[in-house]
Amino acid sequence: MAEGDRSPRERMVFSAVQLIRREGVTSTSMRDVVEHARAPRGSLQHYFPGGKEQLVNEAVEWAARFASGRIDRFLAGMRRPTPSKLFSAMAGQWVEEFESAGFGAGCPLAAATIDCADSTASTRTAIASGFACWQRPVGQALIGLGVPARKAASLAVLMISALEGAILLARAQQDTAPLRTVVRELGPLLDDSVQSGAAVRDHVR
Amino acid sequence: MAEGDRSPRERMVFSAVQLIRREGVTSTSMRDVVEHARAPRGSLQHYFPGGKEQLVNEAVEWAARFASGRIDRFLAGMRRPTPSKLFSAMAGQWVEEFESAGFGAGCPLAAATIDCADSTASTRTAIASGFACWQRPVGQALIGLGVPARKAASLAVLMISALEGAILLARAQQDTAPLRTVVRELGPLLDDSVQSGAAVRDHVR
DNA sequence: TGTGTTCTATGTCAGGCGTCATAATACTGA
DNA sequence: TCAGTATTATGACGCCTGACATAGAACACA
Repeated sequence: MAEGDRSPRERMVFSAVQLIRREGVTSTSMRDVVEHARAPRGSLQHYFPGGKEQLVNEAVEWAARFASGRIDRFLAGMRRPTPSKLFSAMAGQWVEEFESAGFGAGCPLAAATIDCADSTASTRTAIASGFACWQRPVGQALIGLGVPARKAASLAVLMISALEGAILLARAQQDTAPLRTVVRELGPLLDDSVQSGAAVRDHVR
Repeated sequence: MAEGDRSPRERMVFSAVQLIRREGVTSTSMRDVVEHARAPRGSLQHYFPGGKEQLVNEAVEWAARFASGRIDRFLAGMRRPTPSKLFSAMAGQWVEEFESAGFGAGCPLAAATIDCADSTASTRTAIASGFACWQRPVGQALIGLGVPARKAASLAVLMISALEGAILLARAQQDTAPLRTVVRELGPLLDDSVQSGAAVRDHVR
């Protein structure tokens, strides 16, 4: 999260992410971004000739890459990774942030979806790519943990859906309980999917 | 959904919900609401002296009551209700809307959370009450279907979280697949929770 | 019929927005 | 040193927003 050595352009994209997370896309003005990034205002039209739309799209892509990159880091930090532990780590990141920094900021992809899905086609496309870019490593991780390939993609969608929804609930009621709840309730389901085919048949009988 | 016999005031709240669902709170202007509701502009300050904040808060409350009221209607329309069927109905409502009306509109509670959670305290409170008002009948329904009371509230949170997240994903990628996926993957978990204590012990061994 | 209240109509205001135009400055390579 | 490019600085424009002021119309009720 060091920011001293980033270029003004990078800082502006990063600042856009931060502001969008808090206030949404529409309430985040170009001037706010410039000020938050301590960047020169004239650089806006220079680096983002496509205007706010371009800046927002790049912020979405940045956020998606960030979320996607965290997945492998979560796995690398575990001695005995399991699907439920991965999900717990994903949600835990949000619990930590909410507890240490408050409930002001949510997921930038969610914010962009709410504010742009129906108005800005290019942004909607960027968000779709972003979610896909996030879902891919989750699914791959599940496969690596023993989840059948057929099931992995579906469980990745479930994990991301539950996480996004829990983030919304947590922010609304300013309580991390929803995040803990979905982790607790979903954990067994995720780990059960690791069972071999024979075990699954035994369970179903 | 008939609207011919509603008062201008009701129409304005309803229109606010519709517009917030599509563009978010910030992009929805008072003038847009008035025009959409075919209501006189002067009525705004008359019925909503609290300004936009009041209008948005009432829209949130309206939407929450609507979502909460649908739960009982879903149950009433089933001959052999189960938790998974209830969840399927909740998600199915969104699948139908997306397929018939496109992916333009999402959940107004989610939109209000994104746009107002960090900026407008009274709206955030209204959203929190709204989610609670929605979660309550879901939990009660689960209890009525045989889910242990201890577990019902947690599963209600999980259902709403997964649904909200799936709505986001569906809008972003303009595909109802995420909704179908969470229903398919979560269904067994929900119905398993109906099992009696003995059956649960057998399963765990 | 009169009178007070509820509702509607319309104009105005200050402020913020994204975008553009224009110019000054900094940097790079010959 | 010089030219050409990259970057920054600053002002302006038209538009939209929420809020307000003021007056008029519609209505209920005595």
